Amino acid sequence: MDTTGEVGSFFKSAFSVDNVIFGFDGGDLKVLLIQRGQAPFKDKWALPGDLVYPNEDLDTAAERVLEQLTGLRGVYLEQVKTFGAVNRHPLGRVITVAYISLIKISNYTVTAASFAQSAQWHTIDKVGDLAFDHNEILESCLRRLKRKVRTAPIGFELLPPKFTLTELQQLYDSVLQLPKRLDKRNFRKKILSMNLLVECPEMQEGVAHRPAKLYKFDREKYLQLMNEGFVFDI
Amino acid sequence: MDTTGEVGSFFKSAFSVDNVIFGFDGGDLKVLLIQRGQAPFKDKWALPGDLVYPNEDLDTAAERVLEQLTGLRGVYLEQVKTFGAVNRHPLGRVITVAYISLIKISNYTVTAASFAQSAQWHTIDKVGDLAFDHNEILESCLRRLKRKVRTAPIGFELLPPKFTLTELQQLYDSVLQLPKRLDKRNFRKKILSMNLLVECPEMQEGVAHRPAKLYKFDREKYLQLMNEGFVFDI
DNA sequence: GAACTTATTGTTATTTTCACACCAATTACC
DNA sequence: GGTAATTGGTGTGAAAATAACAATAAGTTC
Repeated sequence: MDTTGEVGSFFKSAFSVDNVIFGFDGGDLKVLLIQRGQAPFKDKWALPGDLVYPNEDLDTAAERVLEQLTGLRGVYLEQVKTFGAVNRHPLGRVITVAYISLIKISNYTVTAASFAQSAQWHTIDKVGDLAFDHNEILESCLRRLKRKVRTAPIGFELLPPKFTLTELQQLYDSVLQLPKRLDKRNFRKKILSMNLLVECPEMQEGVAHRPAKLYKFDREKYLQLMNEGFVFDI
Repeated sequence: MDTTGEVGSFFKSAFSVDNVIFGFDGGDLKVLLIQRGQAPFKDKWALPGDLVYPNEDLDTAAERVLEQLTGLRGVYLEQVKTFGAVNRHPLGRVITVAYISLIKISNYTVTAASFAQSAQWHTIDKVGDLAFDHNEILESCLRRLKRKVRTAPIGFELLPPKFTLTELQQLYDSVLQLPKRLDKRNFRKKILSMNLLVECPEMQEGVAHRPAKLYKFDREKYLQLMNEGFVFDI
């Protein structure tokens, strides 16, 4: 959220959106943060966000924030929770609607946005003190992600279109952070038995060991199964 | 939501809370609606709600709306989703934060609030056309309730402190509205095996058939089990 | 070709889920 | 006071899902 100046002088009350943008680099779950250039909380890391324009829907505002920062459109976006403590913003009454977005980290390039030079991926469990109530917002969104990734096929949003089963499992392991990692054989059996993955003809390349099969997520198939009452569950 | 007059004259943008108050009368899941006295949507049924005061937290506003209407305090309240379509309110830009509350219907008395004479319980699947986007809000909250009632022990909030297993099952049946009712024997086995219910010494009274045992929900026990990693699931 | 690294695959025991029917206790009515 | 009516309460077996577990295969590097 970056509301310096406007708040207090223009709105009696205002609403903003804040965007928890998740990415996965093959090892860790990451969140995209920006470093604030002005007071309040100058130099602190914060969630990207903005005031909602007078003629803008909430979802549209969240899409805009995401696109301005990453250049990406049409990505997964989900409203999570609204934060409205009276004093959460030092310059006035601003309630903020928190969104999760899930992007393929390789699609993101630092050069996409005007303020992108101050944006940076942070490993999820190494995020320090954030501006405003953004630590609380991040917590909420992470909890939501942990639940949702098990009950809807949204993990694929964080992976490239073609991925190996090991990559998929690593994704689940780093999102869920369970005391024990998932069992490799059981995980493969379960995910393949859903018939939501299609095998690609080509194989993984550029690795110094046996290359793995590549798979794609079959969204058509998922929608079809949904209609028949299928419930995704890992 | 009842914002006539203030909107447009006072706020450039405003936020409100709307409260989906659920109750259960032994047969059907119900929602408490009020009939609007003024334009817009005069005479239409609507969710109870109000603008959030400048120095009021969102949760506090939801509690206030609930208390003004029902006289009840300290009941279950959960934020669900925020609705912010540009034209959702005909008199100005108002985004609204939707809450669920669960109350014991027998605790509610029509006389509790000033505008209570226009409030009435409606069976959930006989709710007609509501004011604003309140049908959409109700849908969202009902979906949330259906999910949450299976994964957290919140069903008890809708029942009197002492209840029979049949009453509990009827509650689940009417909330979930599954194609088939739950199996009596399996339901009882499952709920009792959680060890969250304690048997009361007295029995059901005033029924023209074999009286059932009464049970209470043991909240202490639940919190203790939670800490040990127990997950409520029906 | 030997060492190294990751990919791939199946079995068994345990637990959970699901389907299913009869006797018990009380009231209402004759 | 007996009989009908109503709901309360209980157990078992089959099927499915879960969980625990290790050896071989296919590449790369040196």
